[in-house]
Amino acid sequence: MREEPRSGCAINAAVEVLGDPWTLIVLRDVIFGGRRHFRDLLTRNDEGIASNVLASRLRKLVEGGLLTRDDAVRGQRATYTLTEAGIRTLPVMVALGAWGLRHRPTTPALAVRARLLAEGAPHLVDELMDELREIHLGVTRENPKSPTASERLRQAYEAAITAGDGRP
Amino acid sequence: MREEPRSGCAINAAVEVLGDPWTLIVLRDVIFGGRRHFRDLLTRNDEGIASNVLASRLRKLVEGGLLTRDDAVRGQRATYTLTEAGIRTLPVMVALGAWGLRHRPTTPALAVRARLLAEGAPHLVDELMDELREIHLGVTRENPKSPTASERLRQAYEAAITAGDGRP
DNA sequence: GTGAGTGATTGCGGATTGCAACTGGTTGAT
DNA sequence: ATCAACCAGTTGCAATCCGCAATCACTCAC
Repeated sequence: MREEPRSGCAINAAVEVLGDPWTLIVLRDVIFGGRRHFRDLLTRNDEGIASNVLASRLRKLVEGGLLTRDDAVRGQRATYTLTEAGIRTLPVMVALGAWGLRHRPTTPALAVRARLLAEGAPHLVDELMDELREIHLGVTRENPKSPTASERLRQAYEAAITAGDGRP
Repeated sequence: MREEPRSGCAINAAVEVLGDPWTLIVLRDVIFGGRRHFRDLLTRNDEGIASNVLASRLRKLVEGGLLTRDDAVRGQRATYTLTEAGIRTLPVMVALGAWGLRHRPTTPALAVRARLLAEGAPHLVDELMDELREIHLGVTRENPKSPTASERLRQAYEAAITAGDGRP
């Protein structure tokens, strides 16, 4: 299944892995949504991904070294875990979110996180990557201060939906 | 041709426009390669894009408001121009390039620009966006100091290929 | 008018997608 | 022990998309 890259360009290399309409969506749900299981990714997905597409994308992400999958037997809960390469797609997500926020119609509630990450970058992004490393790779954070990055994102999200928007 | 977004998520909104294996490649050639014409984009493309795919992507990019196309008659050189939305995909390109550089095999010469942009961000990125605004939108830069961002990128590229690599 | 150059479109076979139904296994309550 | 519920996918099918080569319609220089 190993194919030659179309060219030696770094952007092309990234596009060959991430450049399709579903891969980034699956990755987003793992990174921001905390989904780690097939059924979770399938049923709690806003865009309504099909099961065969999800299976195909998870396989490619594992092959590409962005996720790992534990060898759970069929019928048991297999868990997908982010690798360092997977965690490092976070800046790409943030850049995409910032662009979508500015140039496309978005739901206010869902846009809060994107706005926070876009405005708080790169500090918040680094903290969130450290947090993902702790969750997925078992690497303890250097500075485990009380409000984690994701906790601050969650609080901002809740504040936004109760306030009706979140835009001052 | 206007379709409902799959969800109100900002990342999804961006993925629906940029998330396919060719759109970002075309945009990359316009932004970094200075290509403005169909034939240019077709024949000077490293990945070997097909003419029907190029035509389809240019149409979608114009529909999506990332490019404009002058009303040149058939048979004349039609020129594609970046809009503000198109120019603002640059941070996405940089993030993708940085990821590809770190986690995929790349040609050293082609990787120089990616490395420079990744390490020099966000200062260099802002300057390059201003330069694109000048070229495509006719907006004169505030501070037209002698070595432009693209010129510095070009110099670094040439220095790299003559030195054999570019990595110190 | 001929030929080179322009921006595309068309037709073809094969691959990929989205959708729905289904498979084979485990878990947990009765 | 049985049965329903849950889990991770697989299969079949029609529709779409892809890469490839050929072709079209048009302009300009000579």
